[in-house]
Amino acid sequence: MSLEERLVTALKARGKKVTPQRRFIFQALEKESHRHPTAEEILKIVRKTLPDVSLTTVYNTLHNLVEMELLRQVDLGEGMTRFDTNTDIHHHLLCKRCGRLEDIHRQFRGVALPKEDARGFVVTSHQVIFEGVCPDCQTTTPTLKH
Amino acid sequence: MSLEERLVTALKARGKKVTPQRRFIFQALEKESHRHPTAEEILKIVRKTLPDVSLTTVYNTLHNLVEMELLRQVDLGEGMTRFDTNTDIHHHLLCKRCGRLEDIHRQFRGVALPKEDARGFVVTSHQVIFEGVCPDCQTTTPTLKH
DNA sequence: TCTTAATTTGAAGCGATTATAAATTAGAAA
DNA sequence: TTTCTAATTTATAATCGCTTCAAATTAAGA
Repeated sequence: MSLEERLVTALKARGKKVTPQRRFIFQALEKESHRHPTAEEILKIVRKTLPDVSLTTVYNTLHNLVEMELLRQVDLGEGMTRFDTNTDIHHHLLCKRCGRLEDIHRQFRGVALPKEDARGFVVTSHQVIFEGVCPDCQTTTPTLKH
Repeated sequence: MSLEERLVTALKARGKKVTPQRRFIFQALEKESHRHPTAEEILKIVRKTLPDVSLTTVYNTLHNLVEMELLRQVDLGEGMTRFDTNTDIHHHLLCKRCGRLEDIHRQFRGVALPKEDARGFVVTSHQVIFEGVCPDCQTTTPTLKH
């Protein structure tokens, strides 16, 4: 089942409407997912096709998609939220100079919280964030973006 | 050397002034560090002693301390930055219901990025974030705070 | 004490996101 | 098909965490 079909299925299953806005937002997400776009970036792309979409609709749709588990939210303390259609478990590699973000599709053995460290928490997931400097930023003067 | 002394030393070493604001902000951080307070929380505490401190000063001081490596910034995508006087390498355990945050003082062997996954990045650090539900929130109805 | 650069302060500003309320529309029912 | 209505979209305003700015204050060396 294609992602687009999964969208329609998920929407109908919840009695939600299949609107052009939702279709195009989802398409943009799919196409740009590897770059982990922000809401603003998605808005810009969708407006090429639907010039009047509002930012509010983009946010609403993004939240819907997260709720329906077709989209994953990626928060790395950059000041904005990024989105990723890849909802499989994976980790991240962040360039602390330019913000470039890469997926790491690899399981790390040994990353489990021993009971004596868990303080009674029920641990449901974990995420590893690697930080460093990407190839581009290694060759340029450190002009920090954040 | 106590933390307070380390503060004074670090300030003097850089020709910075030892102001009451800086002292009290640092004291508040020390006392509250285990809870990983936010700037607003620190403001509230310091105002009990210095009713006229400004939020700007709190932010300034917080940034100074991070720069001087007496404080660590913790960004977990909650929408605000938290602070931690424990600057040793450690990981985190976050309650996704109430935001309670615990330090994990444990090294996870096997968390290293193989060259073929690094895409040419120079990796300088990594952080593991465990997510789950804390003991308190396990017994109460899921009323999400964020 | 005097001097001055560092610091503090309140106010204004900013970027990301959310709330609100009126207008529009998808899609079920007639 | 047309009608109806709840869901959706939109523009606008508001909020939140944080930063910038310029004027007033102050730590600390001479």
